[in-house]
Amino acid sequence: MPFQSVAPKYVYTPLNHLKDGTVVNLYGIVKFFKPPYVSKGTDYCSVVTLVDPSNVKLTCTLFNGNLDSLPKIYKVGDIVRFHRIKIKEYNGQMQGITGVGFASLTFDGTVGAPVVPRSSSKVYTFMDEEQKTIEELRVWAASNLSISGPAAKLSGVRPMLFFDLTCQLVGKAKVDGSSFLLKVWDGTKCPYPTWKVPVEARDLEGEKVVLHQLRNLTVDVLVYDNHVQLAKSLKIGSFLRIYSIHTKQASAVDEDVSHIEFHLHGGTCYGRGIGVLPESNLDVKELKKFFLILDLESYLQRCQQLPVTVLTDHQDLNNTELKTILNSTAPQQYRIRAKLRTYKPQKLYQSIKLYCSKCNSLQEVPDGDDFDFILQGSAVTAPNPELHNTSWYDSVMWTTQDQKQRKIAIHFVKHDEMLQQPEDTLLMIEGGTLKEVWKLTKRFKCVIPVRSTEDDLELLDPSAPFLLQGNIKYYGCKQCSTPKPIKSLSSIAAEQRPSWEPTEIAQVLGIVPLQYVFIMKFTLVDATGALNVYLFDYENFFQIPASEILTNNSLQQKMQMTMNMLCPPGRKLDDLPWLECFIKSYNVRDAMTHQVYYQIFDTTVAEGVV
DNA sequence: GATTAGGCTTGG
Repeated sequence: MPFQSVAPKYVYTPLNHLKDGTVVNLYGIVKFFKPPYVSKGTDYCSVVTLVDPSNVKLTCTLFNGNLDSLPKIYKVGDIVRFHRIKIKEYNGQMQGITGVGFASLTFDGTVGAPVVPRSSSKVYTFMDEEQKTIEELRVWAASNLSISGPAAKLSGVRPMLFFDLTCQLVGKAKVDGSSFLLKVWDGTKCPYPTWKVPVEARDLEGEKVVLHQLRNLTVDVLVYDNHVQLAKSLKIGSFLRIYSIHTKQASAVDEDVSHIEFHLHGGTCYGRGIGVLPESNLDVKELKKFFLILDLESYLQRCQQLPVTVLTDHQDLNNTELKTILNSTAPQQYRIRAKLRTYKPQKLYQSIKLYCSKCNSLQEVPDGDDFDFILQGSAVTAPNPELHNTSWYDSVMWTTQDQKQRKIAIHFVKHDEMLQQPEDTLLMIEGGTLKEVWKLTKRFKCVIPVRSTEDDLELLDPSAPFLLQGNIKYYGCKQCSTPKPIKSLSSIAAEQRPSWEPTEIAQVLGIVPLQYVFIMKFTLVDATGALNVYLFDYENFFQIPASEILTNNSLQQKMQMTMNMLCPPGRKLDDLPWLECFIKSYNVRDAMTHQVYYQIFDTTVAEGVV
């Protein structure tokens, strides 16, 4: 009889036909996976959830003492072929588990990509028929599944997210028993200041020259617990995908260095883990291509040269050296390119002031105690019942139960003779405490603290806010305001759709409102000299409204981070970034003195470097 | 030869 080589004919079971206690062959598209990690037993473990055109899911728990014998899955959407997988019922659901003779092939799930199997065994069958199956599954997945993994480049990271990072390992170091440091890069620059984990120089593994050269492009990833063992075994220079990295924003505002931290927390939730990518991987090829064309010297220089602030206008102007500006008469306007050597105030919340655009005066933002004191003082005057329930507001009054027997009145302003929804309502309060006023601002659109006179309600002391909206207290200028009777408000209440804009409320009440501004002094330097320049900004420069910064922690952190980008702490002048600014000079004269001042205009913080 | 894990984020 002539020798015949017959490839075994495999039968593949759709995921909706799986039965407890069987051993089957199957195809599936990866919907979720945990890259192989060291289990608590003797093997590596990988958990893989598949789906197929029957729309049934199957979670498989795969074990093997040999890393290479587990499926080489790199991303959600990959397609796998499993041979001889055991099906068991667990918690009322079918579950796949490795058994004797388990073998797998993995394919890229992209429609049109070459169909190249990644095998977990040396010998396998793969023919035209299988090729066709893969292509059909790709097409089905493309139109029936939404697979967009959380990938990101370092240039695109934001604080507080989880994402998968494809990168190259540049350095590694032990930190302590439960954590390990990986220094990685992906060729792009993280726009935020990043955390540098302190380690002993002798513990840091990696090419010294490369580590130094890439010092501003690498980020420190701290991996914990179960990931430490695998991290230790990684080879410098290898390409990695770190799954579900967490970008954490350093929380302490008063810390002088706020930054982004990269953590790979312990455990394997959400597929947290580290995978080594082979050189043949498409994403790796992409990265290597990018690294190759990257002329590192000039690239690093360019990163250094790109300004961290940019002009919003006057692009056509040429730069002027600081020395020239210092030797010129005012007023004039200039475009400059300089470095921020230092700035004041260093405590950023101190940069917030109140500004009157009518009399040009500046003042400190009063603190809560001042307001509390004024409220206490006004609570002495009892609400006048004759002023309650008018044509344009409804009133309620009660007396507190404590021994103070304080009388509180709230007047709800009506619209069209009707009360509005709380979130649209303006109310006036008499006799409330600071805490009570704050509580009301949470529920109602506007709160105006008032007190009774004989014939109308009136605003409190001019140093108290005339209006509270959301988190913001609005103040009026003492010099410029001439308060009008409260009943002037009824004209807004009668409008078709009262918007309760603070400026409009101020106007009818005869108040000239103060505006929240950032005032800072920048000391800018270039090769020719140094110049003190004022920043006076409502929100254009930082892209943060000055009015919100005092009551918003995360905005304060954002501002601190921005300042750290413009003027990174602890750097030499050479390593400071460039700022591109538009400034104008102006004269300030009085009887005795004449001085030239400089102010930043039409300049904003750049979106991100690179 | 059994065990491992059996998806579902944030502490350091």
